[in-house]
Amino acid sequence: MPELPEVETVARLLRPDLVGARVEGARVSWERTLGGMTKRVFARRVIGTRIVAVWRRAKYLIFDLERDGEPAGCLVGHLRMTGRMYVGPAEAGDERHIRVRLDLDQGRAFQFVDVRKFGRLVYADTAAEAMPGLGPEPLGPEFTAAWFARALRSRRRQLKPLLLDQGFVAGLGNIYVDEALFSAGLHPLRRSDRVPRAKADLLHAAIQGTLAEAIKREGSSFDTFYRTPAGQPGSYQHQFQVYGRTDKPCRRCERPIRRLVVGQRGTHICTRCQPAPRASRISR
DNA sequence: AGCTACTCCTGGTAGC
DNA sequence: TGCTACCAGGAGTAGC
Repeated sequence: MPELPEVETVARLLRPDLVGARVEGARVSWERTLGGMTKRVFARRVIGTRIVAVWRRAKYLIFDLERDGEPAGCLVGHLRMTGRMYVGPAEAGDERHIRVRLDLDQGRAFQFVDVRKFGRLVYADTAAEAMPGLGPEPLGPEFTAAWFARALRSRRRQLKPLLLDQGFVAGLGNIYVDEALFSAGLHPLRRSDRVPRAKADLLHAAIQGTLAEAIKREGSSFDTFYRTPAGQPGSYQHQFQVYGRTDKPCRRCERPIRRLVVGQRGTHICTRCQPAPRASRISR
């Protein structure tokens, strides 16, 4: 499922194709993708605009629009689990599950494909109004080790649900949280205010290191869903230490990786490298 | 404040 | 083979 590294990859690869493109048509085959706007209104808002910027915030993709050289709102997209975006020739399109299609100039089309229909492509006047309150970017300047240590202490939550909370830190998802927690040797059920400073620093570095490396490898593809806009799979899945490795030996200590459920999410840990907190010996 | 459960969706798969 | 039941999960929401 696309998380920050995958969305960053999509933004980077879409940018050269989309910036400067003129929107000449809009076809919506699953209206809920628009987040409440009717397809008629959506089409009226976007047709005749030009895309002037493509950027990412957390797991959102934002396309800034202009009409006659004046700002004209933006499109805010979220891939959720199975969304894909790419630009291709207008006539090439027997792809299933196309939810929104924008006809562009020069005979090209932007397609938003999404098997499970959870993804969104929303028109908004400003990006902020289409995104909820988000925490800092984990690769941005606000996300310092000192800030992170303080933020962990100020909450009393289990680490995994806290790191998945986009209002705390924006952009992490199930995969990279599991990987970062393993890398720092922290159990997902550890309470955030009980993490010692040295461990908080390790986790901070693990989050940044994991994300940066995953961006270099254009994200992770382990099923048929995530592909870059160029149609290629990412390659970070080969670096996974714990995610999806249930029963396989820990790469550090050989003990089989265990799968547990934390906050309704599949969670992968090494019970030796990530010792359970004293209060809750959930996993033996 | 922080937790759990439920909802939205479909394709793949386990079980019979 | 063909059927059903169940599972994955990001994020929003409701209820405790």
